[in-house]
Amino acid sequence: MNNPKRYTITAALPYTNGPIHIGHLSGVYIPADIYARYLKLKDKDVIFICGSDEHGVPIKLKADKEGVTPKEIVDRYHEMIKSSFDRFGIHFDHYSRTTNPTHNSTASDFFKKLHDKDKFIEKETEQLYDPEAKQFLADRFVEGTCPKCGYEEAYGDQCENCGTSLSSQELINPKSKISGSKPVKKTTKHWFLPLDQYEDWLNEWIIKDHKNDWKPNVYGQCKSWIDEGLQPRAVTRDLDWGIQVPLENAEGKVLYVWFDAPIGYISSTKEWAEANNKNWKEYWKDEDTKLVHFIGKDNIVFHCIIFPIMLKAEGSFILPDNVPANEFLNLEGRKLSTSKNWAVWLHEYLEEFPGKEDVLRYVLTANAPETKDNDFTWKDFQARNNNELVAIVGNFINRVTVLTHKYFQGHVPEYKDLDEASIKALQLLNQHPDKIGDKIETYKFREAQNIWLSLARAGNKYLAEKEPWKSIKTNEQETKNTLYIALQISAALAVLGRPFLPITCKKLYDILKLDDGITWNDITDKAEYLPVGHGIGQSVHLFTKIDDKTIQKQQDKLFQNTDDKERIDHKPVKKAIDFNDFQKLDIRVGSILSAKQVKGSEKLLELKVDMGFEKRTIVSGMAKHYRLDQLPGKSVLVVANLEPKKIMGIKSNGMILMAENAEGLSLVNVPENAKPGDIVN
RNA sequence: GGCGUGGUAGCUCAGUUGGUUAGAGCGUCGGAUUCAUAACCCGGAGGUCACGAGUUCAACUCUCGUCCACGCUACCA
Repeated sequence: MNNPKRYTITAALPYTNGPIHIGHLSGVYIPADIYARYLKLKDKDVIFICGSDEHGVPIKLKADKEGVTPKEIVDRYHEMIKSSFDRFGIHFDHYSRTTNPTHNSTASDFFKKLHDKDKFIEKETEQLYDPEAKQFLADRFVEGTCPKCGYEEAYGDQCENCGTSLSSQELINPKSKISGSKPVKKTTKHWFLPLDQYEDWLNEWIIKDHKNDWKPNVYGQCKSWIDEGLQPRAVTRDLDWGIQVPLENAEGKVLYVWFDAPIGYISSTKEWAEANNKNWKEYWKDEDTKLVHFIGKDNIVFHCIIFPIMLKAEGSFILPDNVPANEFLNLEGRKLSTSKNWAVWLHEYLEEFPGKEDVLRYVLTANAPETKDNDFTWKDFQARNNNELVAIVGNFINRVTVLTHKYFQGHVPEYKDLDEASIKALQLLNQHPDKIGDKIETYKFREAQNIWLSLARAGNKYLAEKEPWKSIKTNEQETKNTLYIALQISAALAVLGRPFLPITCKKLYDILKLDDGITWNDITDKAEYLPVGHGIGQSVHLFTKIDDKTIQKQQDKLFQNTDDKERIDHKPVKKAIDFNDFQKLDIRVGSILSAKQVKGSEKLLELKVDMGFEKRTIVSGMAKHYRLDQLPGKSVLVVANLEPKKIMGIKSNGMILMAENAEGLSLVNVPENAKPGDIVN
């Protein structure tokens, strides 16, 4: 869309079950913030909207696990996320949350309107139901044995052990994670959005109309979905955490989190409009408004297919003009993982690198996963800080300010009869606003930032060619000309860098004593930003070097975190033994003849075991895991040469091998054809 | 398995509708310089453009196949 009257920019609502990490920042929030800041510097009418996404099953699960209410969970992370964005310089016009009343009514009304317009299909389906907790179970609330690999703690939607995706109905021995009881099948009614009815429209709107202006990864993914054929999708769930379905006979049903979340953009806008005396409808219903969603690639289907269908079905809303989704960021060669704690967390970075907010912004933009997955490494972070921010940008500014103070008492010198190199430098400078702006407007943020850096490079080169420290001895006017130009370049860097490095550029404005009102358009219109005679402030280093020790510390921390996590999962292997030690063991197959409880003991059973060559009495601590009647006839592995020992007054001759995990003990399986007395080695 | 995106110098990435010796930054090696946070500036080396076929006068660019990474999706004997 060319020359829109206003812009509505949204950034994916962070899901409030954890803090923000660098992946979120580089994929979504930094590009969105750059885009919004840029447009504001161009004096456009822009709102930048976000908020916390606080409903859905994972939050409910986490709350249950911690024994607190979902509200406590979302309050915790909402505050944390909001304040770290704030400190980091992601500047939303409004940051809301989906548990706010405005959102509740907005989402509820939206659903109702679609219902009234007959846009849904009502369908009854069979779902697993927990009779004890009296509620339907979302897939992730069900646990059981994976039919593929036999892993006993597979979730209803996916087995974490072998990775296959499942439906909760396929699980063997399903168990409710709420009450532990065995779920039963029960029918339940839900509302479906018939996505398939919009295929023709999507073909027109995306496949045809956005072939050239959407990013290949986004367009390709949409095409893939549409070509595969869309299915009606349930937009309600049986759950007690979310927005109530606003209909009769819908108790215990809420809007599916993916239905209510994008509506959060709208309700957040409403709150902003109310607080600022604006009309929210202009930002969502006026054809001259450009709507842009910044998201990660995991959200493409919702923002390009489902939400637009919702908006289309509702009828009065505009559609997104673009959805510049990014790919994923890796960390030191591995995928980011919250559960493995393989991440750089924003709130920790802010604590550990005070005053270096912009460094992270810069590096994440320079290395943003715009066209493919990318890798963040601490070494690269250090290199970009030291070689680009410190050496190119900071150094240039410092050179110019120091020279200006040294030769001209901190005032912008007057210029006369500029030579060719100086005129060229001015021309180059004047091209930069448009060059950078064009890249930002086409969502090429890394390139835009790089062009900005190249201006500082050009500045350094210009100084090297003009050598004002030499000319001052022979030709003062030449030195004046040179520093006049160099100062204009410095000012341009301050203005043009604002979308990328807002905190640093504020500092630079202060150093140059630039008027805060000087923005993007001023640079295009006139060549002079710092007039002759203008006094500048003292030089301050904009950036400082980051040493190897600091980087090493971060790398160590990362590996330390993962190690801790793995140590919980796996007990360390015991000290190595030699083969002779192993050979001393005599393990035999035995068969349990009878079992009885040891008097006065909860755990111990007294077993009679047929060893083939003799019958033995063995005391074993399996009473809590096996019933007495399960045991006779079972084959077991016995350490046959273990020194006999009296336990609770009974002489135990040997030990039965069992596997142990968090769930308890289980007998080691013995093949059916093994006979009592067989030797195991 | 199907679909999508990507696979270009040691590293991170550009490469416009197929057209002369494939580009940038970092790193590396050499030079120059001192205003500057040993920073800046100049120059050199470094690539069978994942692999294999094909179309073409000409292919990094188009077609087909293979391999790898990531994502989406489906699980049938």
